[in-house]
Amino acid sequence: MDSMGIMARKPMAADQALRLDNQICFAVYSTAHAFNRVYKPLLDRLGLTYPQYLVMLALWERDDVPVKDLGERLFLDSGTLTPLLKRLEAAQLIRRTRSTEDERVVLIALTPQGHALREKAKAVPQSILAASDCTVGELLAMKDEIVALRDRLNAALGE
Amino acid sequence: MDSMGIMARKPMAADQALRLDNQICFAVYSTAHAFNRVYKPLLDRLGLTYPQYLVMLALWERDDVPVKDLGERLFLDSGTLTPLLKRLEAAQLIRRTRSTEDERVVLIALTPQGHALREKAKAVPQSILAASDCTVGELLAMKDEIVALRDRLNAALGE
DNA sequence: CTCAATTGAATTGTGCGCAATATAAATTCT
DNA sequence: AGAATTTATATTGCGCACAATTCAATTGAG
Repeated sequence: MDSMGIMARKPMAADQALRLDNQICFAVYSTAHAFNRVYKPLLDRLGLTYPQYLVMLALWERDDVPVKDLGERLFLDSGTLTPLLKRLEAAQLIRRTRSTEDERVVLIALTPQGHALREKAKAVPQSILAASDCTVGELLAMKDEIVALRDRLNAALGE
Repeated sequence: MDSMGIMARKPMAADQALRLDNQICFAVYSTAHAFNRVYKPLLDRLGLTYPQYLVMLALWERDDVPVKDLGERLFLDSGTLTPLLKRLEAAQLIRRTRSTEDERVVLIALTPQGHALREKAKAVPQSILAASDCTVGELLAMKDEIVALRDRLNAALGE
């Protein structure tokens, strides 16, 4: 339909914008899967899936927290977290208890095994760093850019 | 590179490395979800999910291709693609036919409706660009960095 | 030419991710 | 206090992702 001329001012022709290779979202999407595949053999040894590992990371920083709290830190809702947390409970890594102050709240706390797993997990970031073939500095810089993008996307959702 | 000397490669303390906020993988993971949420209302109008949209992007560039071919372009396997493609077929956007030369191969071709949908999809990248609140140049630069990271991760898997 | 190995898809089972809905507890508003 | 609203979690249903397995078609070695 549209040929040249009027399109000259546009930042990118629509045809180009639809190319798979030009999509930053596909880059992010496929990189997330690549991370998942690199993590898998490492996390198998801990008996965790990648999302479960993220939950454990969050809990190692602060536990005895409501599900809601975890959800906000991880950008996940109860539909995802409830079954995941039940599996972590079945694996004896966490305990789920109703708060006595507010009976709607379920507090998530680490068990001794859950705390202990942290020591085994300490080796994981090293292996990921090696697989990424980047320096810590490069990764941290890229992380900051990506987080800034994520936060702008999330801000756009709120409007 | 490495003008900062040996410090640039010094690994960070294991405690720091386990912090959720320091994980580039979490940045990528949570950004992928943020993209998904931004795309959802746009793709709902096309009747597509985000992975289905990626498949259509790939097919708009080149169709009449084996499932295997699509899988390599999208980094997905038949376990993911087979049911997804059946849904696209049910939606009349593609046709799945066995190759006559090699009966193992299923060729994926766009229907007229599948081709036509491309026009409606042209508006999507603009909306994403707006939500990202970045310039095209910034996004393309970031994309290249992320793709380079993805390719190094995938290379590490092959070893 | 035969039979073992390989290849391309499909199938099965598990675990996210999220929308929509449900439910019960807490809060707010008359 | 009682009703309406809000809040925190749980449930259901659908669609990915991916490992593991199956199966038929093709290729390759002897």
